[in-house]
Amino acid sequence: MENKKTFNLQMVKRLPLYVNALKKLRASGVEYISTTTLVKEMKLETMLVRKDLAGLGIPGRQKLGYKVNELLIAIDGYLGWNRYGEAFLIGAGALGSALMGYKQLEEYGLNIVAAFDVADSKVGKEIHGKTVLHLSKLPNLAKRMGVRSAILTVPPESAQTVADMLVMAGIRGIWNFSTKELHLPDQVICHNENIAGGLAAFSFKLKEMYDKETKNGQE
Amino acid sequence: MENKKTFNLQMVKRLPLYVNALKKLRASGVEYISTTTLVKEMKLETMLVRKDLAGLGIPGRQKLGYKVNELLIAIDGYLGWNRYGEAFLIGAGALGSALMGYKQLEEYGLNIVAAFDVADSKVGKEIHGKTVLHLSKLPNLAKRMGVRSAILTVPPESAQTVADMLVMAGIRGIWNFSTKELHLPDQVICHNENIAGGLAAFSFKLKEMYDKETKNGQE
DNA sequence: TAGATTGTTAATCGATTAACAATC
DNA sequence: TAGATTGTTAATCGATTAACAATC
Repeated sequence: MENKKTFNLQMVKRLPLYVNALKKLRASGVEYISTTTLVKEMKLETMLVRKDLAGLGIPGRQKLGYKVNELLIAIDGYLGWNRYGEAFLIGAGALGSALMGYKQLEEYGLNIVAAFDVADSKVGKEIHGKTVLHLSKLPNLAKRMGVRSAILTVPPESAQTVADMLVMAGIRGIWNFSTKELHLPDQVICHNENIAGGLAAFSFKLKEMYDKETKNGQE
Repeated sequence: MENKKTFNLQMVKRLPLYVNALKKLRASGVEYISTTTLVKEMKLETMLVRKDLAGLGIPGRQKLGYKVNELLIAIDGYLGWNRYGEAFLIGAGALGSALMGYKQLEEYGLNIVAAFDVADSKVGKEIHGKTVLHLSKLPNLAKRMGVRSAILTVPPESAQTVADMLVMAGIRGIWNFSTKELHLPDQVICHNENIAGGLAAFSFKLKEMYDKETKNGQE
């Protein structure tokens, strides 16, 4: 039996867009949705959407479309949401606090069960209804609660040290918001969120636009 | 004269990684850096780095490598940093507040000059040293200050309405953190930051890892 | 039936990797 | 000189788009 190749990270990143649209549709009582009408909300081709949905293994019906609720369940299953949804957050700075207050994370199945920091100014403080604990308490708590995912929002200098400690504490997945690339053992997965990269892309597009205009103006 | 195709959005997103490493090197007095030593910090191939640097138009010297300072200047120029660096932020919720306190944005040349919201609970409040203004004041201020970039961190429901208003106020670039795809006129650029997509990718990797383990355990 | 829509296979496009020539 | 490193061209890989067959 071959592993038929089904992963496509770009597709995975699009799934939340579908979830948003589908939830809204479900809330307004729509039962079936065709790709033709679904894409009106987003800048995607019907073809791409169909391919993505095919990847989920959910069939549509000609003329009718796809069953909204079935799709939502399939996406949840495909992403493993509501299964590994408990995570620790390390680094209660600006970004960390934001994620603690970011309601949509919970909606997408990720629940921050505790936050940690080392700075005296932060430990003990309450942020968005959760008390920040000292990082030294993490290993015990991880064992007791069985938490195996972590969100890393510490400054780049301490990212690797903290990551090493997380691995020792049995953490198996790190969502890394620090700008530092982490060195991790094979059995631990990591996903880097590169916000600086996003800013670079934004800046570049801006520059391109202004440059083009200047050029056109001169001709 | 042809436009020789030089854009590669993936490459653009990698540039901040180089900036980080290069700034650290410059601070410690290093003048020349080879790709071989540069990649030790990150999980990239020397080949890819060389290609990226070639895209900047900066030549290296065999045996020696690239001039650290020259590269930093070239990247700044390539991204247009320090040129279009003033931006408004709209939506002083959790994520918006975080970006206001995110020091690295300034380091990368983006300066949030004012923040806006419509909620009474937020207008007038001071966040990270800046007072939140009522959204209705944006158009005038944009004109007076000549600000043409905006960071959008409002809830999805209001994203399009606010975006329309921004366009009317002369905003030419939107860094969109709302999960909503925006419909904008051609002369306005937009870059979507899809954090939910990042979470999906993280979840997917986690699930894949656990699934693989379970399967191996059963064999 | 005709039209709309799914779903699959092939073609294209873009980005990365490999190979290797150039050179200090 | 030999070795290290840049830089370019070709090959590969992955993702998207196009074409079109299947079908309700």
